[in-house]
Amino acid sequence: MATIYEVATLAGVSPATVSRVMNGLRVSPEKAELVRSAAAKLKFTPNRTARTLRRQNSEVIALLLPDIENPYFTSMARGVEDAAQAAGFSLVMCNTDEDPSKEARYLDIAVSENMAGVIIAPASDHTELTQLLERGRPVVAVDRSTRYDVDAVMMSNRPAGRDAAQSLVDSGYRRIACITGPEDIETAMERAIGWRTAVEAAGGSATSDLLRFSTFRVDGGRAAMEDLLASAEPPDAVVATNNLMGVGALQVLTERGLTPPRFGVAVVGDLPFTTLSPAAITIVRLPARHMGTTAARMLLARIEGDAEPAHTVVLRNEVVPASLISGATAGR
Amino acid sequence: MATIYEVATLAGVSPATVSRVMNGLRVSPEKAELVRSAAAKLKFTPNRTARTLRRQNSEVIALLLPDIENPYFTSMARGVEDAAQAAGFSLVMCNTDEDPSKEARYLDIAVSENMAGVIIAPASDHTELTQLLERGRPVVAVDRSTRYDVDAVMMSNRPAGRDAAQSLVDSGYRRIACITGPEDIETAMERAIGWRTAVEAAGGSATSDLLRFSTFRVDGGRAAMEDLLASAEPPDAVVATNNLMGVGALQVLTERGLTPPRFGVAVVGDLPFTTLSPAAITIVRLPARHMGTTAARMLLARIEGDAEPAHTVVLRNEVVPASLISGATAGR
DNA sequence: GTGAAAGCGCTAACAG
DNA sequence: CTGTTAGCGCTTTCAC
Repeated sequence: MATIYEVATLAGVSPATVSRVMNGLRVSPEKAELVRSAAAKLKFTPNRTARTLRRQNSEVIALLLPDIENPYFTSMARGVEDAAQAAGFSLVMCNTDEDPSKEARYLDIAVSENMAGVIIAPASDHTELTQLLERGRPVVAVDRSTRYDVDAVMMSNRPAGRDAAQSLVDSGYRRIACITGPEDIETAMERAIGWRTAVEAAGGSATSDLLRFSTFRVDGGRAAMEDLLASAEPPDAVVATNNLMGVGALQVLTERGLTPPRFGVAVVGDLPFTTLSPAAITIVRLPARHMGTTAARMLLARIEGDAEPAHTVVLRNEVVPASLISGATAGR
Repeated sequence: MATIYEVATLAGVSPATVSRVMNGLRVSPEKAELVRSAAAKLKFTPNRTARTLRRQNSEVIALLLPDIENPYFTSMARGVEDAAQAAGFSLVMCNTDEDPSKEARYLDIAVSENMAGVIIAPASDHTELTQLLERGRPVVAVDRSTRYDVDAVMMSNRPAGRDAAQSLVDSGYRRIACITGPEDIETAMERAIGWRTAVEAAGGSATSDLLRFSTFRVDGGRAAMEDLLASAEPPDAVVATNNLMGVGALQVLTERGLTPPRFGVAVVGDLPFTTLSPAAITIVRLPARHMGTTAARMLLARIEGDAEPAHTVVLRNEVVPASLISGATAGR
């Protein structure tokens, strides 16, 4: 592992000159060439650890996600990555698994590795960002907000829940249930509130017997759906407030022959790998990838020194009503 | 950002003692307590960059994946993460996007960040691991092999392709096509060979007009399926050699009303987020998560100093024939 | 334009 | 058991 000193010796210059060449600072063309060929001969790769220690700043940004297995988040990750790469930053992803302690650990690493910035979908509303912020590291919250004054990119959660429920109302369903995520997760609550708003505005019932809290995963959706169907007065339609719960609910319904439109289904979030085609399902699309690129751009601007007051960007959802879905659009 | 020196001063000890306390080395209980409370007071977090520079070794391992949006790989990632966390290592994931240059960049980072080890599903068979290996960093290949003498964990690719095709043969299909990934990706070729073996053993035709190479993605599966259906003598069944291609193929078939079992479908890889239930599809399950934990354990052993000759573990697939699939099992 | 030298924060001999 | 000291490899004033 060649160091800058070995390159310097071989090139007959000082280490400082090697450093300058590696960083594109002004150096005489001859010496620059000398350095470059010496570096090539020694297969020299600058040691980022040393550089980071010296500069107090690395060129990698971290993305902390609560569930790496959820396509919603990986799609967002792609967005972040594209923007980061374009700006010369590398992206490392960490799975917090909705676990505040795992999350704290990764935040710690981000701090102590001097990472340039962090984009985080917080695992809880108690997420501790002080360390990062005190050290002047920019942070952008995605999907869920924090109690700090940092930039954020959110989905229009209430409208999304409302739109989902409204499309079911419009289709004539009478008892519209809602399956949502944990009560302490903002997106879960907000989308549920949207559901309630639409249902009540239509004169329907949005009482707690039609609302289920569960995990934001497939099994959570399954359990909640089964529970709803087993209730005294079962619903005739359901809003699932995230993609995976939607999948779980649909699985249960399909197993029981209650395929849409016999039973109304509206899902908040895309169903990227579904194989059902002209299905009678309403999808409220969430621009996850766009959320990623937006967040990355905001973070990069902060890294470049942008000192504007923090602001929150809310991304609008897009409704794809049941009738319009086709296999082709469900594909992407 | 407090340093070890400030903690030392506040505690009235030397920096070395602080370091010893932070690393669990033998220190008198009184001083240890002094240090601990000083550290707490200053909210001291050890600087990993400095530690890594000094130790020439960090406590994070890298996982390089060709497609972070593919559930097969994220499932593997979960496996790696579980094992890594259990051993006190943190995991950072990088998306190489099947792009050798992106991959090279992340490998470079792994080297120059002194990461403890790397698990990689190589983007190409020309992936350059020399730098890592020269520095003594352990590497484990997953899913695809490399031209280096490193540990590896593979799926039983030919058997998987063969089992998929065989199940279609057993169901009585006559013209069984195969949709597979890029020719330069090992898993794509191997599974296709497995398909050919089974089809030919059954006296069928496995000529190139029944074989399509495409990307290992949903759109790749769609394109290939459409192409096959448009051919002069269309097949009556198809083997998709990965999960996403399977989804794409199923979408096209569903759109055209050719739902299984009217058209035979066998997919290599799980369909985690599918909503079709008692579907007549054969799934050849690939233990992705298990692959992840196995690879992580092998890597960790190397990090601990294991110097055995490199070896390759091949994980056996599991066939779930069409008739047995139900919504319940498709769920997980 | 270029070199010498001082550190970034930590760990690991080496003494004591 | 504990302090002193010398770097890990790089960047960056500060002189020349």
